[in-house]
Amino acid sequence: MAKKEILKEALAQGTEAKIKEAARKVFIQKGLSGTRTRDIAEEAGINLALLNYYFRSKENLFNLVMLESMQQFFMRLKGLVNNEELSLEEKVDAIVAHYMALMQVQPDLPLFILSEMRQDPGKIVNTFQMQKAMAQSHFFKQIKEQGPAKINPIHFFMNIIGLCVFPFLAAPMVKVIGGIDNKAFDKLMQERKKLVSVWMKQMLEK
Amino acid sequence: MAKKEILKEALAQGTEAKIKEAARKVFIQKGLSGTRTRDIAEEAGINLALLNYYFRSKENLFNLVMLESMQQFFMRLKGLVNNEELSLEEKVDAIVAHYMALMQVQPDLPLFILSEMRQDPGKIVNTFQMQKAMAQSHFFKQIKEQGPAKINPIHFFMNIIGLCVFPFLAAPMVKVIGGIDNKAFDKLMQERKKLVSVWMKQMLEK
DNA sequence: AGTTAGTTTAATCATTTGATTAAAATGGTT
DNA sequence: AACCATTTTAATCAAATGATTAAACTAACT
Repeated sequence: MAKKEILKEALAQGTEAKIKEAARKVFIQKGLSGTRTRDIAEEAGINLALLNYYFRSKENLFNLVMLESMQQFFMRLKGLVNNEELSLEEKVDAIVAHYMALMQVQPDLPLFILSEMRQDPGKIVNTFQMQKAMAQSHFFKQIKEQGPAKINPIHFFMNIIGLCVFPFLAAPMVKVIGGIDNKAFDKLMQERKKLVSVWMKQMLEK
Repeated sequence: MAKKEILKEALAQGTEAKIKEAARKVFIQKGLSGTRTRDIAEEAGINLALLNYYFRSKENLFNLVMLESMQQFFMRLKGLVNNEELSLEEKVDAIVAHYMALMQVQPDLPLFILSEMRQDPGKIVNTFQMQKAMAQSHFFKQIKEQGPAKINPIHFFMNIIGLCVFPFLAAPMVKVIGGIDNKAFDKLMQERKKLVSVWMKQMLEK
């Protein structure tokens, strides 16, 4: 019996994962209300009913995708801001490096998260106790201990995430306004990695 | 006959404007796919059919709202970046002041624009010939003429808009993570006005 | 080979939703 | 008051969409 269970799951995981992957792709691209379950089924190459067989409902599947997206976006941050081995400058570099790398792989993750968060504020972020993790973080302590600049840690935090993430939120706009194609945009983001670190450190000086 | 036309429009403008206002509110809050025409009708306090009587279709109405939103977001910028009376520092101050003030009135305008722009990239922004307006702007010239920093004008542009706008894009997240309420958030944004100007000027030095 | 648990499909349902239609209401003009 | 163009409404349509059902299929175990 146990064997049977295992085998069943081995088979199921194939399509189950395939559906979830398709769902992630479509949801992140079109959002909850813009996504039709048939889109996901087609993207996964399966029948519509299978989606409901594995995940019971569209909302259910969406919640899974959203949870994993939030984790992907915040998980690493939690570790970085509480790493007491790193100086403030090193943390800045690490956070910038992490988010710029993440954006290279998942450029439309932040717009997805921010869009859907507006519809259902609060409920989502709380899951990870981000409030405590950030407010009491080593990172925030270090910023407060900083020289005469005395920048509010919340401003500093918004700036570091914003400078990394905003260009990807606004990518279509930036490409049109800047008159550049995808390749030039990528190059721009490459050189930006170092720049954000520099700018953030300037905010601490003076 | 002419009188009749005027009176008819006077009457119509009342409800027509009422519908458009309701549409703006609902569309900006829920996006195109998240909005039902019945939501708009209810918000406007009118019958569903009236919406189609005045605007023919949901898409039509949406396009109007989107056009006006884009204008609201970009119109003023065009004048500011090409004002040859202003020094670079003064332009920075003016742009920051303008966008921070705009965000105070329309905090969820940028998320609306960026979300919907992803679904239909290019088509929208081109309308205003933003590419030419920006690339050949006095603003960009001034940045290029700047000292040894030689910051890419596109980076500088992304930064000034991003630093102003990102906190409002991420407002729900910021409130939760920062553990602050709406009032404290507003206060944070008040003090941010001056700070963004300072940070932007630091990017030009050195 | 037959049985059984688990998986997949085609067909269908019920609701939602954008849009239309025909009738009623409104208000100015004659 | 009767008439007319415009506006507004209630009722309805057709398509889209999330979900369910019953039947067909698959593969392990006997």
